[in-house]
Amino acid sequence: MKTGHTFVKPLQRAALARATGCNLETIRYYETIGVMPDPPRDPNGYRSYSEYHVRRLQFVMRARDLGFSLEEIRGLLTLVDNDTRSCVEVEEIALAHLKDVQNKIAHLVRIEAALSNTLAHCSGTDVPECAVLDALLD
Amino acid sequence: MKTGHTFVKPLQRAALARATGCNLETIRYYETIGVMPDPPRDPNGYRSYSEYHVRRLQFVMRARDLGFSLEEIRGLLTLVDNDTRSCVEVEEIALAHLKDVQNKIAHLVRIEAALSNTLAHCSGTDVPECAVLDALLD
DNA sequence: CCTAAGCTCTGTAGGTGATACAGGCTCAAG
DNA sequence: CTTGAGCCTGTATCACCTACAGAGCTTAGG
Repeated sequence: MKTGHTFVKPLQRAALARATGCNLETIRYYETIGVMPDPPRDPNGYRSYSEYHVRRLQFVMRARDLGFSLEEIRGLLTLVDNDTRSCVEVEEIALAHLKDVQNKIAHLVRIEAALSNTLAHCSGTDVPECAVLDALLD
Repeated sequence: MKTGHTFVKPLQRAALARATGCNLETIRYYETIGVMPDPPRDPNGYRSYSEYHVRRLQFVMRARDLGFSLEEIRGLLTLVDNDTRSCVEVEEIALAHLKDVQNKIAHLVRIEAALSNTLAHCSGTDVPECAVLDALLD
């Protein structure tokens, strides 16, 4: 064997969707808004995706899943692309998100307590709904 | 002084927006979709909001922030509103929401772990190696 | 009293982040 | 050659807002 180099056959759109779990149409959407690059086309006009596109789409999806907006993802991608990946910038964005997520968790835990409290008191008394409201209102 | 009862002067739409941080137009939107009640009107047709509307809008906004859909919020609100509810109904709704909330918590905890874990490996320097990006890129 | 600013009202258009569908082309299998 | 799956494009639809246009009310100043 010459190298460890493996040829990965190019993927069409549905194959990329299957490979990443992304919705078929969303791939085209990400292309039109510039989050995914315009892929090369086969002579017939079909999109031809490589391993690069799989990784990039996974990046986008993972970041979306973590709650980053497409605008933030565009920012992260330029940091990835230009190798000016100063950790500081990324850390700023990610840290802000972490705090946001932690706040959300704290609130949800209070709501959880209020809801299970509601269920515990569900014997016909007319008070418990206030707990839910209070939890949501702080 | 007769009571501890404080008169709170009614608010117009912009005042409610300021009081809650909600967008002016969003208030009207919530009204049209039935998440906020149709407020009483002054003789001139202007909407007149009370403390009740402030609290209700804060409830809605907090719930939205925590990831509840407007549909779910409608459900939460009936839970909060309905004093003439049968215990069975409340139990059903509350239990459904409890599960929903617990799922949301679990999801956010996973996100939190991923974010703080990657941030822990972030050197915070200008080094072009960034743990956060590596994590997103796998 | 008149006017101008600054609210309010309504209807409707635009934006984000997808997702779906229609009508047509391409391609590989039978 | 036909059939069906897969691709193409454009456009519609969805949830959830957000903004604007054009009109009426209301308050302060001259």
